[in-house]
Amino acid sequence: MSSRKITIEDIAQKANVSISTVSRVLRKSSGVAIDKREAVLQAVSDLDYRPNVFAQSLASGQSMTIGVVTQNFGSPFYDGILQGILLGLERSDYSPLFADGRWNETIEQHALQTFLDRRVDGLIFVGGQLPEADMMAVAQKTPLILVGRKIDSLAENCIHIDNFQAGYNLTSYLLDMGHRNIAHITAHMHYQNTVSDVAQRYAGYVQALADAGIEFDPQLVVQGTLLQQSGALAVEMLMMQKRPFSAIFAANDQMAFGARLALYRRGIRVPDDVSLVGFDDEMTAAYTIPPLTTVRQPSVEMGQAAAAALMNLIDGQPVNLQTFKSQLIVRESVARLR
Amino acid sequence: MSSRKITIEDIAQKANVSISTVSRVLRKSSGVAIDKREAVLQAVSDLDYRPNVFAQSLASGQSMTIGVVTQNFGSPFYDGILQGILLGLERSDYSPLFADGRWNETIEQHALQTFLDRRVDGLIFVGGQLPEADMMAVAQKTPLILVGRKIDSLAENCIHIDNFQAGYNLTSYLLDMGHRNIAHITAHMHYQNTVSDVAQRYAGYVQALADAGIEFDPQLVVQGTLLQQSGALAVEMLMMQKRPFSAIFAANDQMAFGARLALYRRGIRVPDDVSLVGFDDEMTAAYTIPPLTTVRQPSVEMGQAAAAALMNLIDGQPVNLQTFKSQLIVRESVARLR
DNA sequence: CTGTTAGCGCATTCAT
DNA sequence: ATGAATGCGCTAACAG
Repeated sequence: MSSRKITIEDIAQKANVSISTVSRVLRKSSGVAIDKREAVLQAVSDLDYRPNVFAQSLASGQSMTIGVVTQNFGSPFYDGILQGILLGLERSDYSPLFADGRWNETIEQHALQTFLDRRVDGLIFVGGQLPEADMMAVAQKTPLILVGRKIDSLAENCIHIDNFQAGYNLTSYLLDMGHRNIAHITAHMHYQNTVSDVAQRYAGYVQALADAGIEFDPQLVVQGTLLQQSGALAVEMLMMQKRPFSAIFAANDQMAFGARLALYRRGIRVPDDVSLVGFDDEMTAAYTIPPLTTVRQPSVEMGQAAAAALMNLIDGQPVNLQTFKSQLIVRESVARLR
Repeated sequence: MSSRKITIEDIAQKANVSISTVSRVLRKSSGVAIDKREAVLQAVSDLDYRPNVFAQSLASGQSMTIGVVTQNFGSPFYDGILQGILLGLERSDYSPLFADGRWNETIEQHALQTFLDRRVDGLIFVGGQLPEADMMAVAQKTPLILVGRKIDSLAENCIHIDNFQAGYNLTSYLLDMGHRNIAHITAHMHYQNTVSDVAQRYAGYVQALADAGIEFDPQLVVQGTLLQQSGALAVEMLMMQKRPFSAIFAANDQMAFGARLALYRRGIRVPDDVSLVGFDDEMTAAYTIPPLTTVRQPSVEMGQAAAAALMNLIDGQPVNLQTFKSQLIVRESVARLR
């Protein structure tokens, strides 16, 4: 076997050119005589040359990496986004570094610092808790995109759907199906100054009721934690209050699944006795019993858009983020009320 | 604002030492006079110095990164592993690079090449399709750990559970519950030379039947694709054959969910008419109707172990991989047959 | 268009 | 124990 790593110099020698010429053709930069270019390329392939990224980075100041901070690996919606990011980056020369903030500000901060230390060329936050001020400071120094979180002062760097509209539409659908007493399972309404997604869904719910001339009843709104278990507890809470309802709008599928189980335990049939809708269209939503009516966020597409936008940002090009449209997925968990 | 990046030289100057001394205390290497050490540390914190990783890497040859090749972001089991890897790496100085092979050998190969080009200090494959020979070649050059895939010639680098045993136990449980006609939904049995996880579960199923003195009936075994939809199709196939059965063992939860839906559509009750078990204990398994009996693989722990093992490998220490034990999770989807 | 040269910031011998 | 010197491999002015 050969031993010494082959460098740009070996290529230069073999191709009878200077190292800068080699560097030029490799960097696809300005004009190089076609014959020399080919000689270089030939040598590169002959010697199976691999540029040393360390040296490249040191000399250029670019790491060709981007940092991705996620919050909960394993959540379908966020995973979809990650998938999209990976996809969007695949054809580029950037590689993603990952960290999981686990919805813990300290951990998230640490992850951010790590990425900054590694001189990532850009950052994508998928969700997140860091204070608005911190994010702005970061954005000042490093290209930054936020997915699944909206910060007003960074609006141009945020990718999201219109959660208010989605909540409104979902509630309207239930109203159309004849439901008048619609319970809502929501979750913590805000991190820091940021209004959370679920808060906006809640607002849409409230508005839809108002527009339908239905009086809002706070007894029908209970707060969970986005986890399945909390959906079950929420149902228990609703039952305890003895305030009748014919439909439940859970702010995410997970809680809807939990709610479904609690109803099942009490012998309440879905959708015969109570209709149920969720939010996110997780993979399993189509395979629960009964299949769940929900809202799909185009998470993969959003992730891809995030990657694309970030690369534009890095290149100093305009970003122009579209708002993504959510889609109502009608399945069998809702019955028409006569 | 200040402008120029501060370097090790600034520290040296401020602390009245040479750059090599600074480097020494930062690298925690051999003896440095305690007072000088403190002066350096002081200067570092005063100036908020951040080492330039590019220069470090170029000089040391280490990237302090590890490459993680996954296959399907969004699958609960694999995500658990990724979570574990992230966790295990969190306290180290290594940062993970991610790529998604999407069960496509070409893409996987490309991801591998990218990581190699980036001079990762180690690699973790979560699943994977690459030929055994390729993997061995890689292992020769770069520390390598495989999770969720077993390659005989690389046995010492593989982390997995005993899928045969798990399949055996699960089947035995059904037998104990009085079932004699147990259908099995499996999936493609092997990539390349490697026997897949599901194949081993299948082997466990076969053996358990044999040990119970029950004749194996190939009609009761159908092959899916690990996706939910295929579980539903598998049930259709079973029904078509009119070969009666009282229980279904699906090789993973996803297919079990699909099967569940198909049964529901036909008005077949679970577990009253047919018992159902899955494999993986996905998050939602506990919240389906009825909650699903399944097998839990300690995915997070396996991921952590992978990270730990890899770091040992990198340090040239012995790896000593334990085999992880799976756990039977009994829930309500199985009825006792009288 | 092309070659020469000077760093990029740090780790690491090698002396002292 | 510590400082000086060398080089890691490449990019980017700078000349020609």
